[in-house]
Formats: sequence, structure tokens, C-alpha cells
Amino acid sequence: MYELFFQKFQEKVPLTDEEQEQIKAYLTPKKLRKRQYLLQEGEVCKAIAFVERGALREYSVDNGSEHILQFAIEGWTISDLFSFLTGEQATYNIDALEDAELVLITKGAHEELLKKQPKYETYMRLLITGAYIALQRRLTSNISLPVEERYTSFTEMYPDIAQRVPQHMIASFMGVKPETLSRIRKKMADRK
Amino acid sequence: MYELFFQKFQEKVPLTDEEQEQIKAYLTPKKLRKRQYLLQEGEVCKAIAFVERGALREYSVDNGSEHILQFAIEGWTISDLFSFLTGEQATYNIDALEDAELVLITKGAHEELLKKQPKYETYMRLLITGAYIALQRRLTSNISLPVEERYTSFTEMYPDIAQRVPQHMIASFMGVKPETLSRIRKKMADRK
DNA sequence: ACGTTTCATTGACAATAGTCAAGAGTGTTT
DNA sequence: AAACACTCTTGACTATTGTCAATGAAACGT
Repeated sequence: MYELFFQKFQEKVPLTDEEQEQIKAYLTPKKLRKRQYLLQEGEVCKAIAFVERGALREYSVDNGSEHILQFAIEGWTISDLFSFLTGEQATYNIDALEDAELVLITKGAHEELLKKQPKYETYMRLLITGAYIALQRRLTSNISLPVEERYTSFTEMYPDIAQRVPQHMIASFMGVKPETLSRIRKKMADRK
Repeated sequence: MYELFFQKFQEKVPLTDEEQEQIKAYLTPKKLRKRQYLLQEGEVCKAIAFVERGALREYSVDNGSEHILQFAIEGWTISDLFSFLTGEQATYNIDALEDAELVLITKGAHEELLKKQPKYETYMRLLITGAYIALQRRLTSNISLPVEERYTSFTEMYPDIAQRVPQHMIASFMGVKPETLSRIRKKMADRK
């Protein structure tokens, strides 16, 4: 249990067996069925979730239309960090696209681990730094590139997600309508 | 010297006088004239820069057109983090929009401080976490909202930047052409 | 104070993306 | 097997944004 979680952890920060056991004591397993919510807008986000198996999405809703901020498959971490850290209401929803097994770090666990295990703080710092750099790149491509090129680089960067997730969600992730993405794919196919 | 740097630091992590002196020893002051580069695409980013005075921008260039990823005025931190951390070539440019005074944390200083001063690591973690949350919000508004609403929330969120920076750079930051922003502003003005 | 560059605005037109509606194909449930 | 929900595609039309070019105003450097 928690194999993938500790594999990813140790890629960033190596741990002794004792340290691993110590951290393990703070983790909570959770299973989620397809379509089940992990978090709904308006609630307070009570945990950071690491995905051991399955696929989730994080999205906001605006006039009834959904905008996907993030996907998370095996090995990824997902949360509404702002709500988690401040205790304010969440502005995002998180739900399961496939049946999923998660490792939760609750708020209490997070605070204790920060106090007691310096390597946890280092891991968190590196995790967020990586997420920040990835997000900068995504934003850069969003303001710089035409939709077609954004789609191409998405499928190249995340071929696994592109296959597992419905197209209209990829459109939503990219910030365009499903019809638009469909037409772009057609144009790309016609050129070949 | 470094007043604002330590003010911002202590807002996140309080320091004793000795700790402050210890950290101060690792910092490097730097002045930049308007239009001068702090970093050019292709170089390796050698420092994280904190702005004591003045204004900078970070941007990428794509077919001759510039796309602004970030502004940084007094109290903000700016860097090509990916290049800084990995030693790879920078993909962004950073230059001064106004004469500026900076506090630099060089790569060597960063590594030493991480080893010797746990509060520095905590500060970095909190700094990047805040930047990450802000970036998530910006991306959400980019994929969710029409240009006009993005412009309004930009001017409300950063009225100081909106005043100090040329309009075409705000357009670039938002991912639209200067003509488009100009027309949107006209439409907003006409409605009143 | 001068000439030069940078900026913002506007117009005419082209390209791109959104909207609304219909239909076909899948897979699931009962 | 029939009914249903979900997904993707396509067409016709609208709205938004980009492109190119010109102009006037402001800011800048010397």
C-alpha cells in the first residue's frame, strides 16, 4: 500500500525505512467511484490527494459551463491548495473520471509532518515547485500558441491522458469549445 | 538595505536578528537600468531576483512577438525557476521596465541557505505556494472568462501595475493584441 | 527644444472561435 | 431488444479577435 506514493516521494527525497513508516502513519487511504466527488465548490478542502490508481479532474463552473484546471492520473497529486491551506471555501470541484484509489494527507497530518519531518517539507517544496513550473509553461502556451499547436503539444506531453479522457474535457482543459476541438482535429486529419 | 526583502520574508517566516544577519550575508544587491536585461533566453538563470524598487517583466518571444508571463514590482520575486534549478537554458527573458534595485539570491547562496537555514526553506516553500495559487487563478480566468472581464479583474487586482505599465504589455500579459485591448477599453468607456 | 521612437487609437477586412441545432455512433441499463 | 445517456461530428450563422495600415499624441534622448 502506498507504493506509488513513496516511489514518487523518494524520487525527490530519499527516506530511510523508519522515516517511511513514520510518514505512513499520517496517511489515509480512500477509494472513489467514477463520478464521485472528492471536493465540491463551497466546501473546505480537507486533504491533499495523491492518485495511486484511476483518474480525477479539478474544475470550476461558470454559468453552467465547466473549465478543467487539472487532470490527475496515477502518480499525480491534486487538491484545492488555497482552500486547504487557508480553510476558506473551495472554488474548484474535484471528481473521479474513473474508479480511483487515493492517498490522502489531511490538514492535521500536513501540519504535523511539517513540524516533525523536515524531509516532508522538502518534498512539498519540490512538489509545488514542479507544479509551478509546469503551470507557467501551460500558461505561456495558452497566451502564445494557436489552439492547434496547444492541442498537439498536449497530446505529445500527456498521451496517456489524451487517450483516457473524453475529448470535450480536453477542449475544456484547453479553454475552447468541444466543437472547435473537433474541427481542429478534422483539419489536422485532412492534411495527412 | 534589503528592508523590503526582509519585511516580506518576515510576513511569512519571523526571524531573529542573528538569523537575519546570517541570511543577509548571502544576498547580492544589483541595480538595473530601464531596458536592461536581467536574463536573456538561452543563458542560464543565475539568480532569483527580489524587487526592492522599480519594475521588471518576464516574457517569451515567439515568431518575433512577445508574450509576458509575469510583471514584478516592489516586493515581488522574479526568476526563470526552471533554468535556475536545473542549469538548463532559459526560455524566458527578464528585463527592466523602470530603473530597478534588486536583491539577488544566487544559485550558490540558495543551496547554502537551504542547507543551513531551515527558515529559508520554509520561506521558499510558502513563496512558491503563493505564486502557484495565483497562477492557477490566472489560468482559470484565462480559460473561463471573456477578455473584458479578464481586463477588469486585472486592473482591480493590480491597479498599480495597470498604471505603471504600457497598455500593449497588459494586452500581451492577457494574451490578446494591443488593438483588441484598445477596442475593449473603448467599448467599456462608451457604456458609461 | 528638436527630432525620434514608442504608444494608443481607428478603419477595413480576414481569420478564428462560439452558438445553436441536428444526427450518428457507443455503450450501459433495464 | 429497446430506451437512454453520452460523445463526437457537422452545418449554418454570429461574434470575437487578428492583421495591416495610417494617424496623432506623448515620452525620450541628446
